[in-house]
Amino acid sequence: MEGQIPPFLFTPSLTSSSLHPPLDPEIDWVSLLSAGQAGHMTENMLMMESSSTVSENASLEEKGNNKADKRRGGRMKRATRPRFAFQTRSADDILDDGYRWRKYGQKAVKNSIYPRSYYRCTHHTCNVKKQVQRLSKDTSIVVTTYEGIHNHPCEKLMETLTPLLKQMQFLSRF
DNA sequence: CGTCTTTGACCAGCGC
DNA sequence: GCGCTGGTCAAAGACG
Repeated sequence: MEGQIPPFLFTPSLTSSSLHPPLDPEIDWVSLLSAGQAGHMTENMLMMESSSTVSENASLEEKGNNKADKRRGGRMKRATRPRFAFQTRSADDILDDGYRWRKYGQKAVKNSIYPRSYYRCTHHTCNVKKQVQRLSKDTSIVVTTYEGIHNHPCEKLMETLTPLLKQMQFLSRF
């Protein structure tokens, strides 16, 4: 499934001031996005698991009518959706990736003093989830795991880009 | 009033 | 089969 790169990886709005607190501006997204080239980033980004059947899963999710056996807590088989996990050094658990997320759960996990938080993308048609957990080993590191791929544009990205695009269109008339 | 978070309960997978 | 654990639901409350 090469070439399936989640849109969030290309979110310029990550540079917004809300990304990280002023005291701890250590999320190095530039390095993050070019992981593999940046030497010091060896551990900051890791591919957890990826699926070979993204579209298949997407269509399954869209049908979403298997609710009969999908009662609460029903863990649908092992996720075959693409998952991307990476670590960020931040005092803030929530990093602003430009999408809107709704928290739907929090669990204490084994071998960690910090709870894991579960978020879902608030876009109606989008079923992307993410888990956020702080490392108990190194409390300054937050592990974020994305599951699925957004099927809609990033709101903040569009907000940022729209005026720019308009300006470019205007300028290109000359 | 709409949106989001909190939180306890529920449920399924997995190891023993 | 049983207990542990992780993932999700949904009611209630908080907040703007």
